[in-house]
Amino acid sequence: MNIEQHIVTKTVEAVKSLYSQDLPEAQVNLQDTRSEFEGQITLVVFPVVRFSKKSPEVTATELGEYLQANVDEITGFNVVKGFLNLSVANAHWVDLFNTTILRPDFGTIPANGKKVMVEYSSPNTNKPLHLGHVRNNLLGYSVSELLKASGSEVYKVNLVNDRGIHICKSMLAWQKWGNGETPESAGIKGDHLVGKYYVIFDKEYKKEIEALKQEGQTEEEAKKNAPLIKAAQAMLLAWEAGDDEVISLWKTMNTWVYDGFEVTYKNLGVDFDKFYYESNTYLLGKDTVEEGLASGVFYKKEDGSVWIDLTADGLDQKLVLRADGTSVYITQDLGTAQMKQDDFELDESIYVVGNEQDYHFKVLFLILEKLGKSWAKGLYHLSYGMVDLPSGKMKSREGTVVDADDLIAEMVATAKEKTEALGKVDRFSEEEKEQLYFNIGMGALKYFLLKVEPKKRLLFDPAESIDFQGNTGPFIQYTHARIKSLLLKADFREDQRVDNQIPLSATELEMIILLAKYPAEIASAAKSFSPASLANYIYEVAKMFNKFYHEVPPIVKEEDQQLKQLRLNLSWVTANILKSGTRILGIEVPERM
RNA sequence: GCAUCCAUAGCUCAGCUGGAUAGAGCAACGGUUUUCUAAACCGUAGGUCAUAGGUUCGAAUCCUAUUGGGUGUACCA
Repeated sequence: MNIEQHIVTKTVEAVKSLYSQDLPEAQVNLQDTRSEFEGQITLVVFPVVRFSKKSPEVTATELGEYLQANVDEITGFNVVKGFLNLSVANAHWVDLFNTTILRPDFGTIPANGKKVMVEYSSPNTNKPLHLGHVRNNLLGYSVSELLKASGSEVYKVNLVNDRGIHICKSMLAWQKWGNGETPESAGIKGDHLVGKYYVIFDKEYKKEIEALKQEGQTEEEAKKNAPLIKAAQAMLLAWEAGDDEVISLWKTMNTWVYDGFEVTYKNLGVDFDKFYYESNTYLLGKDTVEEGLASGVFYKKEDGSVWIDLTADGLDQKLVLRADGTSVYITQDLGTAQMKQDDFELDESIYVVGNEQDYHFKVLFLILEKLGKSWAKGLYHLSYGMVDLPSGKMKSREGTVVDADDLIAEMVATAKEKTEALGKVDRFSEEEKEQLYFNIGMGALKYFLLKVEPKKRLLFDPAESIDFQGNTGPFIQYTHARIKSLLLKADFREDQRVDNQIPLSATELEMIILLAKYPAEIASAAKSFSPASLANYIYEVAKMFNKFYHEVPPIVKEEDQQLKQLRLNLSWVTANILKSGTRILGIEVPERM
């Protein structure tokens, strides 16, 4: 039993013994003692006052005396207002360190038997990935890793939006103005090449709209009547009809895009267990609609369209099937949700999708619940905020989009520049250097994007490069490398335990308490789907180590073997936590830098 | 209009189910290297937690209203 739980139990006992009252455990409020006071664990006594019917100070003192007398580990206490600060014996902390934290499996959480799907990335195939997608990908990947670390079995899936009017636009523009250009002939990454034609389409389309407006049409009419958009719509129909030529072009261009995405995904370090393609799922969901009609959850209007009335739940009426019998977005998602469930028998299913779709998912989940799907309660929309530029939103048409590939290249280049300026890589081979620059650049980028709570908007200033100092990825990477170097120099052996009577400095004690929290941090970060909270914890650990490192005399030269071993053990655990913690964030920590 | 999310230091962000004097980083200023990697460490300065009420022994945190901003409200996806 850990010390906190023990104190809770004994506090309840104390209230019974001192005041003959039954104190619910939930009323026992423990927190870390603030560093300016003596002690490590603080009991907030205000909730107990109702039971003791005495002043906070008196209650705290009486509880303190009881706990000191009845809990072996507690060696003393002090009372500040309504706060009872408890001092726990050093020996207890050293024991905790030796028996729990130093175990090789520290930080691993046993399997919980839950099967969880995380759907993320889900790109359109008409243009390359940008910064918004980068946030999505990093978030989806690290949430998956987080859930794995907390004991779940995780399936990462990517639902690719490979069909529809958007890809037809690129195809059409390529047909008209492409002159047979290919990624090879143009020397352009496939996704960028297809994106180029998407932009051309848009430009030419706008010209046509202008021309029609000159002829007296309204903006709305012009948008509908422009020959290009009509041609794109015709192409979509041809695609749905299975027209050989269109399908062949579609396959070719999608292949270009996938080749391009593969490179970006590889650089981002993300992966998937399964791909779903909308070209395979877009007809899905009609069975579900039938099901809903049969059970009376849906109703049919005179024109044949199918609806659900959600006004009783504070939402709107929602169309689930068009009058002509074709699917809309939500029809498809109903079907896809069912398919995922049939494929994997999931306990939970996470959708990593931006917050502009909050309403859509609210509706989707509610409908599935109303259809009586038992698994609907396991669905969760991990909604994240947009990435803003100082000028506001990213807009592809205004050319203010931060391209993912460009950004990655810039981050690596900056990492190279900064590293070379520090002059620490003389003994690295060229290959090692490239690897290091890549890891540092991506570490800076990933940490920058992941340290912010998912649901918050995130500001990115392209003019100001991402920091490499302070609360950053490279700071954590540097701390890790530094520890590795220290362990190497000190001939560290990991199987040595020190005597629990060893004296601890304030920082060493604080470190043990912080390190001990790692498993709980993973669990709570996983529970709230928040890599950000884990990132902040890892930063605290790195910061704490640096403080410790500066305070103690050179460990390598320490003559007291017990003290030396203790400090090396602390360093070793810190490095392990930094490594496995950043691993969950998708960040690589180098052995030296 | 309705729905929903957000508002904390000059800037970017933390702040757990309400708990002590609201914390970091960057930027600014000052200091630390004959000592294990200075991408580090220590210090100074910087706040009416958007505003006004309310609940509470106690509110950045919960409730209400207001202000400002984002997003959504398609037989688009």
